[in-house]
Amino acid sequence: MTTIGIVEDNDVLRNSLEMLLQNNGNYQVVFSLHDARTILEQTEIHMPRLILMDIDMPGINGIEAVKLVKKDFPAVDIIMFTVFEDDEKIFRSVMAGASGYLLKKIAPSRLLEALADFVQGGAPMTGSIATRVLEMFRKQTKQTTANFNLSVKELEILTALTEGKSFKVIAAERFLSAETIKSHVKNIYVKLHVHSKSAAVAKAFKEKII
Amino acid sequence: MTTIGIVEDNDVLRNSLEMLLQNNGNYQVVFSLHDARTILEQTEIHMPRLILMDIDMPGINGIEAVKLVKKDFPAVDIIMFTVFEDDEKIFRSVMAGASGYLLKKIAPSRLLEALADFVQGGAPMTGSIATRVLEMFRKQTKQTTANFNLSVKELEILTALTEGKSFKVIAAERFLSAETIKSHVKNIYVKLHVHSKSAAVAKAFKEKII
DNA sequence: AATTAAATCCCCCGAACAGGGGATTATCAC
DNA sequence: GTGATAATCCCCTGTTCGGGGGATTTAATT
Repeated sequence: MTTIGIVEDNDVLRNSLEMLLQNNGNYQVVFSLHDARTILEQTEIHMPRLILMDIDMPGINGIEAVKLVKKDFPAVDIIMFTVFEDDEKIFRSVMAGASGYLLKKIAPSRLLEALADFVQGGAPMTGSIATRVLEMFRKQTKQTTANFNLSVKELEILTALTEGKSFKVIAAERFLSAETIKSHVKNIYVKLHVHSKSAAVAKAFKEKII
Repeated sequence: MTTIGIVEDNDVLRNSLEMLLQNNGNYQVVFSLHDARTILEQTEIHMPRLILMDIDMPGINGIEAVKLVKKDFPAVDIIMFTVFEDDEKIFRSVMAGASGYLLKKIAPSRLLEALADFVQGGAPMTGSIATRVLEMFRKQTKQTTANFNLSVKELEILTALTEGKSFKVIAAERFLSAETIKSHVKNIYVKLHVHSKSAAVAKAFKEKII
């Protein structure tokens, strides 16, 4: 028996969900809320295995509710159940700590399948959501293509610059003259097309060179 | 009819896959390769809708093969089909451009389901893979908690610094005296516990303030 | 009414940096 | 063996920065 909580402001949908889950026999609905105001109390009392959470609700919205619950009860898993399939909502839900993301247009049988899958240790999400997550992941983690032909030594020095060190300090660390570091830095500037330490550091981060 | 290519070095498995897909009636296997050496030629000739790609293969490995195909034929979708479920392999596959990631331990019927789901526009992945992707996504995108109590103006100026601008330029841009900018920057240094432009810029990026 | 904080500006001084010019040595490619 | 490149160092000059003092105005908080 998997204990489950529901938070959904649409009464008709909430009751349907409750019936669907209860009748399935594998779930016990331990709370069923119209809004998220009492979510912390209810979670503390019933400690459900998972919570089905709507996003658009009066009062506290679903994403805020996820943050609240995850902060106090990180073991409770939350699955978003919503009509929104825009990247922004998905992104913020995942960041808030949601373990899954299902669209309301899902067929009841598929919903039960997805939940069963989740209890087995997987993240439930429709294919279209998974695609979006993959794409966001890809974008967020874009690697640099150009390395600006920096030599090994230049890269080391650039890294030292990103640690906020002065030429003098960098020179002392590797037993070189400050003038040597200065020469290297000049070359770095040419290669990166910048004209100052801070600009070089900024470019190093923006282009993910370091 | 969905055209599909298979790249898998295990002959028994490859033949089984071929039979499974052909017998289903919805797929036409247009090529079935033991390794990825001729993948570009085969893809060019047959232009399959999707490719099922093993990772561990003699010669070119599956992830490299994904990069090759995606570079020349970005429209062809590739689904990894592998025994590996470590984060590293998943991560590199997604980055290479794979549209899905299925584990070989999947049941044949589920495989057909996942592929059907994919053709409908979704990413096929088992729940456990989806969980991993979500977690990696969360980690990669960790936000900063502390904002170091920077005021709005200070944040603006810090952002300008990350563009490599000098005090003079920043001042000119907003019709202020360079001394004003200097004062603000002094305060920024105190709040960030740094003592130079480049260190401030570095901290701004590292702490994801900007 | 008094206090605080933010934003604006000013001066001084020494240190650090930017850009320009060099020089030498060593290694590697052609 | 000539040329190119990387790495090491030097000098000079002017600019920018960093840290230390200030000051005034405005808005908000108490």
